[in-house]
Amino acid sequence: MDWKLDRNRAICPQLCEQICVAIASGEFLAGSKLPSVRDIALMAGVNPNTVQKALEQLSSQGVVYAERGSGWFVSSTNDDAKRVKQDVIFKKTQDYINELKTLGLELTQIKQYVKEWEDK
Amino acid sequence: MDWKLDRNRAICPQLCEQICVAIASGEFLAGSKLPSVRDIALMAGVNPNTVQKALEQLSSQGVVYAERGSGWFVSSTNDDAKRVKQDVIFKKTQDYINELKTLGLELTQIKQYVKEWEDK
DNA sequence: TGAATTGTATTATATAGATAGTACAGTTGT
DNA sequence: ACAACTGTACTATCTATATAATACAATTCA
Repeated sequence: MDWKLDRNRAICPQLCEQICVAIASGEFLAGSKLPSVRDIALMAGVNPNTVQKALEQLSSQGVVYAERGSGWFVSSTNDDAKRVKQDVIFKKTQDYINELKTLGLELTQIKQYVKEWEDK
Repeated sequence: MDWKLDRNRAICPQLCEQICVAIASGEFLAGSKLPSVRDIALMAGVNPNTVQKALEQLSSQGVVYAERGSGWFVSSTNDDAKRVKQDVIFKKTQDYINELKTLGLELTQIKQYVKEWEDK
């Protein structure tokens, strides 16, 4: 698990996203134990409080659950992780398209722009 | 000029974008005078300080210029406004694609996802 | 001339987000 | 039992952003 954090965006949702993706892809197996809050914080180079908050949010979405004193665990299936990941993709796309529309672009133009996109 | 502000994003860059787009599209004519800082603030429902900051940023990009005591004016051509608008579209697209890549998607998948997008 | 309008500057306040440090309580493993 | 780990809670601090309220200086205009 490598942590790619964009310091220009809020850290907490990025942690949620990346943990979620790792679970959805099977990198963190269903039912298995996650690294401790402090270890994740060390690896990701962020504050333990931020990790704790991210896990609590994922917990409220059914992706993980906590056992006090023992650790954080992936839920018995990764269905919720997959759903949350799809929701994130949907919302990012919706936000992106809406922002470009606010700049006066039509959906058709946006689609064309993305279609012609090449990595730079 | 109608101001569409998303309260979940920083106000200042949104003001920059919308003023820039209005200039690029000719809604604000090259060389003409903009509404006063206070009027824009009233219309957009934001703080005059935020408008001032946005105009100063656009000024540093050559889009507008100030005459103390007189007002803010659109530059003699809207070339800079058009350029800045294109830069904004480019950056938003780049950010969007990079964020989805961080979630493990390939450029091909992203293009396909956008291609199939329908407004909801 | 003088009032009104302009840009500009300053100080204070509020909020969200992240960090730092500490403490405590439950679990694990020797 | 005890040490070392867990999650959890709390307070404090820092930063960025936006707001609020003034104040002042330059221009405009009747």
